Amino acid sequence: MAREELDIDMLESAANMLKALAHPMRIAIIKLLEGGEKKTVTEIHKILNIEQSTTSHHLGILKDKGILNSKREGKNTYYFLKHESLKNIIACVSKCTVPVK
Amino acid sequence: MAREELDIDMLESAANMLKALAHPMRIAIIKLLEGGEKKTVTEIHKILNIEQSTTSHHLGILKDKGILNSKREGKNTYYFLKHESLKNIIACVSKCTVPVK
DNA sequence: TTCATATATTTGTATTTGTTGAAACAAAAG
DNA sequence: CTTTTGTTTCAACAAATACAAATATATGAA
Repeated sequence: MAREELDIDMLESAANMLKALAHPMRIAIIKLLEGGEKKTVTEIHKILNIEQSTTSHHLGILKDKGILNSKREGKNTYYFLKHESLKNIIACVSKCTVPVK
Repeated sequence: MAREELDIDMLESAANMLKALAHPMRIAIIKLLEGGEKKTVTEIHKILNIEQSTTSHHLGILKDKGILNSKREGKNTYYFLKHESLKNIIACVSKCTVPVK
C-alpha cells in the first residue's frame, strides 16, 4: 500500500533533516544565524575558527537540506535561516540533554 | 576561558542527541513507543521488519544517548521512552520538512 | 542437574557514508 | 591581471550501518 511507502518517505525525510542538524559546527552556525542574522562564509569561518572550505561545505549541506538559504551580493554570499522555527528544535534538544534529577 | 569549553561541550551534546535521532528506523522506534508504550526487542523487530540484532543495536544507541530506558522482565527486555518531550522534536521536524508554499 | 528453547546482546566484518583540509577552480570587483 | 570571496574536487581518514555468527541470560522440561 502507498500508506507504508509514504511513512518510509516521511521517516527518511525527518531523518535527513535531523542528520543535517546533528553536527556541532552546524548547530553553531544555526545559533549564529538566529534572529534573522545574515552572515557570509568568511565571517562564519572566522567566528567559528574552522577552515573556509569546511565552512562552505557545512553551509552547503544546511542549504541543501532546506535549513538555510543564501543570497549573493557582489563578492559575498550571505547565508540565513530559512525557518525560524528551527530554534525550537535546538532549544528542545538542549533541554533534553540536561540530565533530569 | 571555560565559557568556550562549555559551549563546545553543549554543542557536542546536542549533536549527539540529534545524531541518535537521525535515523529512519530509530525515529520509527520512537514513534512506536510514544504515549508510554513499552515494547520488547522482538516485538519491535517484527513490527518494523528489521533484523533482531540490528534492532537491538538501534535500541542500544537510543538508550545510550538517554532517549530510551529499558527494564528486564524474565526473558524479555522492555524498552520505553525516557522523555515524552522528545515527541516535540519529531513533530517539529516533521513540520519543518513539509515544504512551505 | 542438564538440555532445549526463546530472547537479547555482543562481536566481527564488509560496505557505505560523513568529515576534513588542501588544491584547483570560479565569480566578482577594482 | 590581481585580489577577494566562495565553491568544487580529491584523497585520507573516521564513523555509521547491516548482517551473520557467537555469546549470554532466563525459563521450563526431562
